[in-house]
Amino acid sequence: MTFSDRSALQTFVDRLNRRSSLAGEEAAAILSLPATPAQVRANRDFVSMGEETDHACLIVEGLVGRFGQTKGGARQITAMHIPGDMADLHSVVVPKAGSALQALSTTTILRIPHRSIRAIAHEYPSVAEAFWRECVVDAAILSQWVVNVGRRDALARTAHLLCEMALRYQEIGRAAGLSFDFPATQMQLADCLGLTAVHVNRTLKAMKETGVVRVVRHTVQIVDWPRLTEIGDFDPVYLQIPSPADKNGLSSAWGAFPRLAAE
Amino acid sequence: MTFSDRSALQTFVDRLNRRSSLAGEEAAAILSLPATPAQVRANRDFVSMGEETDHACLIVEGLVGRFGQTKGGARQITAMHIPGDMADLHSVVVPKAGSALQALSTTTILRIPHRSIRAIAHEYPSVAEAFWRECVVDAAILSQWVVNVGRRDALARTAHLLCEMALRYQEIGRAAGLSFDFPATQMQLADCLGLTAVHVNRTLKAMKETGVVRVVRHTVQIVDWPRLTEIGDFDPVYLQIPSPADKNGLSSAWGAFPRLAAE
DNA sequence: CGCGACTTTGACAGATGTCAAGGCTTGTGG
DNA sequence: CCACAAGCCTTGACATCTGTCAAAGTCGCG
Repeated sequence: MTFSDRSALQTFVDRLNRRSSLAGEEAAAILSLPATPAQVRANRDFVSMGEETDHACLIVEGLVGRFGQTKGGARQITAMHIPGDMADLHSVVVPKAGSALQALSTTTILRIPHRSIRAIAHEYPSVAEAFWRECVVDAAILSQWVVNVGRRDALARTAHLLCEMALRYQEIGRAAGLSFDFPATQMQLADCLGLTAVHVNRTLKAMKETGVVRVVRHTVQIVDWPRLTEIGDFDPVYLQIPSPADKNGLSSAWGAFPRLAAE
Repeated sequence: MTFSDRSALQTFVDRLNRRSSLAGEEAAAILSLPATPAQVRANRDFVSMGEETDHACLIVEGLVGRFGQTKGGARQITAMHIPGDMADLHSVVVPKAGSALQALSTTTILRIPHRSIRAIAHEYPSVAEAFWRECVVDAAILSQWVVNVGRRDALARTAHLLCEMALRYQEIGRAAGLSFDFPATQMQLADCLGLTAVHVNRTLKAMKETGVVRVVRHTVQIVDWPRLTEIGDFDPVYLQIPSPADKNGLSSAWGAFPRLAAE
C-alpha cells in the first residue's frame, strides 16, 4: 500500500469521525483493513450492474459515478464519489450491485474485502453504527437529488450540484477556497442532472456569463457563492458536514455560507 | 397496543427476516420494542423538516410520503411508505430530519424510541446489520427514483411507480392478485413523479384507455402486468424481495413477472 | 343538499430535447 | 516540433413534451 492509499483510508476515517465518534482502537481497526489498490481508466466500469461483489471500493484519487440505466439506453448518474468516499459501502450488506460504478476520470481505488469490514462491524458496535450512518447520509444526498431532478429547472439543478460538490471537495481538503478540480465532462454532468449535454452547455454558458462561476479546463471556480446558493436553492444541512463547533455541542453560525466564509 | 399495532411490528419483522436472518431471540427483542400508537389525519406532517426526533415511526395503516421541498414551494415526494415500513429507521443514526413525513391518507403509526432501537442494535450485531440493510434497500429504491424522474417520460415514470407499489403491496400481503388499495391523489402522484397533477391525469387517462390498468376510487387494478412492466421499463430486482426459493440458496425463475404469475 | 376537494379537459406557453455542423483541446506518433 | 485524430465543447434551428391557466364536472362528506 502506497502512502496515498493509506491517506485515503485516513480520509475515510476522518469523515466517519466527523459524523460519529470512534475510539482510537476502532479507528485503528479501520485503518488496518486489508486493501488492494487498483487503477481504473476513464469511462470504465469497475463494478457492473447485477454483479455480486465480495469487496467494497474506496476512492483514492479521481472521480466515480454510480450509474443507473434505462432499457432504452439512457444513463442516469445517481451518485458522484470523490476521494475518501467508500463508493459502495452498502455492498457489505447487499452484495448484489443494483447499479454500476464507473470511473469518470482516471481513478485509483482500494478494494476492501466485505469479510473484513463485516468482522470489525460485528466486533465494534460503534463501527457498525458509523457505517450505517454513512449509508444513511449517502441516502440523504440521494434524496436531495430526487428533489433536484424532479422539481428544479436546469439552471437551479446545475447550481445545486456545483454547490454540493464544492462543499464535498472542501470537506476532504481538496478545494482551494472557492475553486476545485472537478473532472466531469458536460455529458457526465448531464447524466447527473437528468438533462442533455447540449442543455448543460447552454446552462453553464448562462452561469459563466452572469459571472457566478468560472470553469477552465476541469477546474470549477465559484465566483459568487451566495448567489450560486440562491440560484441553486441550496441548503447544505443534508450533507451532514458538522463544523468543529458542532462536535462540542455548540451551534454553528455558518448558515448558508459554511467554511467558505474563511476565504 | 392493539392487535393491529402488534401485527405491524410482526410485518416489520417479517420483512427484516426476508432480507436478513434473525434468530428467534432477536426477532423477539424487536417484537417487544416499546411503541406508542398515534393517529395522523391526511395531509398532516408528523415529522417536520429539520426536527430532531427521539423515535422512529412504523406505519401500521395508511400511506405516508417523505417530502422534500424547494424554497419556491414546489414539493417532491422522495419515498412512499406503506404498512410495515419503518418510515424513518434512518433517524436512529441521524436524528435530525432531512425531510418531512406526511400522512397522505388517514394513517396510524407506532412511535418507537431511538434509545430502545439502538439498545438492541448494540446488543445483537445481526439486528444492527438487518437495520443497516433495511436502510440500504430504501436507498436502492431512492436511487431508482432518481433514474425514473431523471430519464423516463411521464408515461414510463407513472408505470414504473405503479409496478413498484404493486410489488410492495404484494410483499406485505395487501394486494389481491393484481389490484391493491392505493390512496394517493393525483396531486400526490405528481409530487412523486416530478410532474404536475394535470399531466398525471393525462398520463393515467392514456393508460386506462390502453387497458393496461384500471383505477376505481383509490384501488388500482393492473390489467396487463407484462405490458405495464414493459412501458415502465421495470426490473424488480432493486426491491430486494427474495422469493422463498432464494432463501434456500436456489435461484428463482420469476424474472419480470414475480409472484404475480401465481394469479 | 351543498360545499370542498379532487378529477377532467382544452388551449396555449415555455423549457428542454434533437439534430446537425463546426471549432477546440488534448494526447499521440512521426 | 508538427500533424492528426478523437473526444469534447459550442451553437443554431426546430420539434416535442410538459407546464400553466382556467373552467366545468364529479365525488364524498357533513
